[in-house]
Amino acid sequence: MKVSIFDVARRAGLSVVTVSRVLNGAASVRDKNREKVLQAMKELDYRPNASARSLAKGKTGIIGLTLRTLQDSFFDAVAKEINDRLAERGYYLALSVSPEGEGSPAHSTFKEDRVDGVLLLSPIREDESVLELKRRKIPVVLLDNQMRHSPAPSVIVDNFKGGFDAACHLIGLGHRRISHIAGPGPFLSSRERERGFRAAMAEAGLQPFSVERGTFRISSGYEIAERWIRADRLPTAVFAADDNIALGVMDACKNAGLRLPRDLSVVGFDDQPYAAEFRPGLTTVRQPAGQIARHGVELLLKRIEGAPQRSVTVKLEPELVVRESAAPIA
Amino acid sequence: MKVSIFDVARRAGLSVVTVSRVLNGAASVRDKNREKVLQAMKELDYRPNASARSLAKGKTGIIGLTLRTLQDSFFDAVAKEINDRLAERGYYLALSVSPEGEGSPAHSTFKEDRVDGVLLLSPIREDESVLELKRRKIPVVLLDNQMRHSPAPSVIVDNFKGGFDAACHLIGLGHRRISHIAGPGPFLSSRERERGFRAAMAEAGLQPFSVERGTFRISSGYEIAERWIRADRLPTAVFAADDNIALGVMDACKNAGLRLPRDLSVVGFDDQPYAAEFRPGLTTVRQPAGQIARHGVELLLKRIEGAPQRSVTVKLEPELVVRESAAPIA
DNA sequence: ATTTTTTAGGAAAACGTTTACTGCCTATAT
DNA sequence: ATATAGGCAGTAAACGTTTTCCTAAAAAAT
Repeated sequence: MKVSIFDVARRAGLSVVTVSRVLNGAASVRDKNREKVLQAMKELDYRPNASARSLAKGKTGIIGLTLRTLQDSFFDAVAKEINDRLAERGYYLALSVSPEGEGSPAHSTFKEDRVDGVLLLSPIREDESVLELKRRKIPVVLLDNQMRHSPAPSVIVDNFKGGFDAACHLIGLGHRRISHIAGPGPFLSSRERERGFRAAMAEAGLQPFSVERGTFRISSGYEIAERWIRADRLPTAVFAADDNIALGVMDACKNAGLRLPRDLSVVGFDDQPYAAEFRPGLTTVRQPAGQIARHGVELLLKRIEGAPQRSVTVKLEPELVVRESAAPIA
Repeated sequence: MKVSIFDVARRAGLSVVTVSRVLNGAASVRDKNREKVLQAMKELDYRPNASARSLAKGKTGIIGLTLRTLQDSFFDAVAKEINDRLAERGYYLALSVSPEGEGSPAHSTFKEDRVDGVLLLSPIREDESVLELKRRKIPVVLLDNQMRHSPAPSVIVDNFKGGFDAACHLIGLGHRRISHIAGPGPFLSSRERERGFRAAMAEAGLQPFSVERGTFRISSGYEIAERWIRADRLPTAVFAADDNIALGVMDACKNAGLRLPRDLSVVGFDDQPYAAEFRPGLTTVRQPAGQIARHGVELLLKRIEGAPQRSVTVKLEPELVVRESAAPIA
């Protein structure tokens, strides 16, 4: 029942080798024969067997991607783009979603040697799995690496510049009392955004009105803003380390009867899809998800297919997306 | 370099068959020999080759899951749960995210016969891919099927009951002027939720204050609520076909200076993770994502491993999650 | 026309497992 | 003690491709 390459060969009146050749787009097949083979394939509705192929080639054509969660739309966007880029190049993507620490990449799909290479998205620390991958000589590329040093080729985002630009935008709008709500400490991106913010302020000769530390959650921003309101100690503008925090801040303000952006200007980070949907639309720093994915795939495939070139780091620039949540000071 | 089953066999002083047997947990291996094999594996850091395995067994151990997007947290939750359940049973999950219509499951991972079975999440119509899968005798199970009829075993949610319960909740709080914002027509779930809503209203002897039709987006809810406010024709309560719509409605109200839930009670549908994070916390109908995943996996694996039993449909009940966004009428 | 080069296609040997099938050896029953 | 069954382990044949030679034919050069 299962139609194999032999059946196709027989039908086409040629050998399996020839069939294999047209399958792999190899040259040296007469046009007429190629036609015959294609015809036979179509007639028999032939599908090459992936396992057999992988076995013979010694490659699976599968790339693993590990990430902590898909709930995050930045991760989601990166994953989607990676998937598309890989598809273009004839590879498949295998996801491994796991909360980091416990069995990340060594986990699930990557246990047997099912993958030709692995992409690690936002790894926080060099856990056991990275080591194992390296030991087993499986090519790895780090995306949005959150570690100080990089144990492998990486694609990173210039979070410093993102924070810097965000602050500049607010300063440029005439604000002087500007606060920052930073993200969790373990994330390099949090620390860099904060550093960028501080640098811009310093450059303008300003002191931060305040700097808080939150988690990347709506409720976190809400609580901090609520505290500000209760204490009647509100800045005129705030730069939040991510869109969730920003949205939480705005929600608290709305509930307190404040008008946005009149009473408070807000800038976020990430450009989550719903950042544009609440009103006023959130001004935010967009992460170049597409570029991260493209560069990551490029780097990894080069490593897999070509020479094991030196460990590189690609740094990408985020982009300020101006909407309505940050306005000139009243 | 690559260590194969032969190397293990040699080291253990046994034949490859024996090694294979302990690999597959087959009985009939003397404990002492099993030990030897395990020891040899460990010493050589042996990893079985997945491709060879699949080829020999005629099974890949991979299950495909197609969905339209991962941005949706319901889909995301289902996907995650499926992944875990499959892992428990020794299977791997391959995602295929594509906007439906164009190359869904036939697409990407499922082109060659790489999968042992496929799960279709929220399919809207019986597109070409379902047909192809059936033609190729690849087991399929539909999750949250959105079609009137079901071309394969399905796991569905009782959306009628969800809508019914939501309406009852509002009625029970004393509301009489209750509106509904329905989702897009093509979704069976939209239509069922609306039907449930209407049934509950009718049973209470009430007319819907109004029924609108929106899309599953925040901005959609926002615009509708804004229109209500401008026209000064606000219900006292609204049941939205999903959380996004509900959140949009609430956002518009907040911006208009209304107090929630005093001025408007809102009930959503889905229980998206951020439904609980904005204030007031959204009262909503939770989809049993975990159960859907579990039943789906169960059904599919039974079909793959066991007898091709009759086409079944499992119907699951959603659950009303009460938070603060719906309150007794003032 | 003959020799040399290029091109196209085939035979056979991988690739690393699993799965019959066979036979030995050791208990158990007679 | 002998026949019998049953548990264990091994040999060989799949599984469906690709790849490495190698040869025949065709094209180019002499």
